[in-house]
Amino acid sequence: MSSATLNADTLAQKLADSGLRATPQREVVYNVLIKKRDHPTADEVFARVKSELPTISLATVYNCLETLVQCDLVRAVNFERGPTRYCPNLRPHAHFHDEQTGKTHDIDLPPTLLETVHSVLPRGFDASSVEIIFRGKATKSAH
Amino acid sequence: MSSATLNADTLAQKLADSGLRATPQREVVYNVLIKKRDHPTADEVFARVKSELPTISLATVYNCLETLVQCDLVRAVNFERGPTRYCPNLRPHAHFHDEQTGKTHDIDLPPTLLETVHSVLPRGFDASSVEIIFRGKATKSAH
DNA sequence: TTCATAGTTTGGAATAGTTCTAATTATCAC
DNA sequence: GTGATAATTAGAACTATTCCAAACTATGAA
Repeated sequence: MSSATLNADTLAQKLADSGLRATPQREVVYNVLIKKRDHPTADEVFARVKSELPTISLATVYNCLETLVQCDLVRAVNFERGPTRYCPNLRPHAHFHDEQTGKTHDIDLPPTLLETVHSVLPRGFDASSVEIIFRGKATKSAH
Repeated sequence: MSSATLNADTLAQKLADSGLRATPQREVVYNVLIKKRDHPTADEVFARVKSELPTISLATVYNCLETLVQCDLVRAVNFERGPTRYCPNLRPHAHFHDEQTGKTHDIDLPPTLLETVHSVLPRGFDASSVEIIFRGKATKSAH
């Protein structure tokens, strides 16, 4: 089973779990995110999807992205004024925002870190998720 | 020396350090942030400032906020689509975003936590700052 | 004090990103 | 296939922010 098929199955499955349909638009949007994991904006996704579905509309791209976020297949990321970016990495990870290039890198997190971070919450705060964002510069060695 | 005077001096000083002037607009905008630390949007700041400076313009509020951020007197916070929020808390802290009420709480961080978090960065990533955002619900006990 | 200069404020226009709306099209269950 | 429901589409509308040019203000030099 190819990786594309696997993705499609995962997608169809997860959508079905939420009572939603696996449409060509949703599949192509999802595949675009999987294929190049550079945290694209909706506009960038739109541009990439168009080569496969030339008649898709920007509104549909927004709809699809929103749907994928709802199904927990994709994370929406906002760390500054400016467009929302989309990330198909579901493992626990932080984001490193390179201030020179504007690029965003995923930083995998050791399993204990999120626990450690959660443990600083005082009584009365019940967090369902935590997000960690670094800002700085990445040297060439950090690809 | 009153706290307001102290703030004004701090402000004037920090602005001067950057070669900028301490104008009434900047002072009022800053005092509004200090007075009610509920992470207001630019529009909310605008509304609050108007009662003291009725002729101030929204553009000036944006300018002042930007200036205060540049001088490290205020932090701009973005954790979701929607307007930037402003926070005059300069101590190291995380933000807890209550999904029920929409309110944002500051969570003070133990001194070691930021180090611990930084330590997960692989070689080649040099972070100048890190931001931590929790999402969840806060019970009434968490004021 | 007066002037020149640079810094600041202002209102409105312009822009960017996103959401909304109403009409059309596709899909699923029967 | 038919009807009900879901999804897509184009464009209008909207929100947040930035840009712009003009007016205003503070500051330092003469």
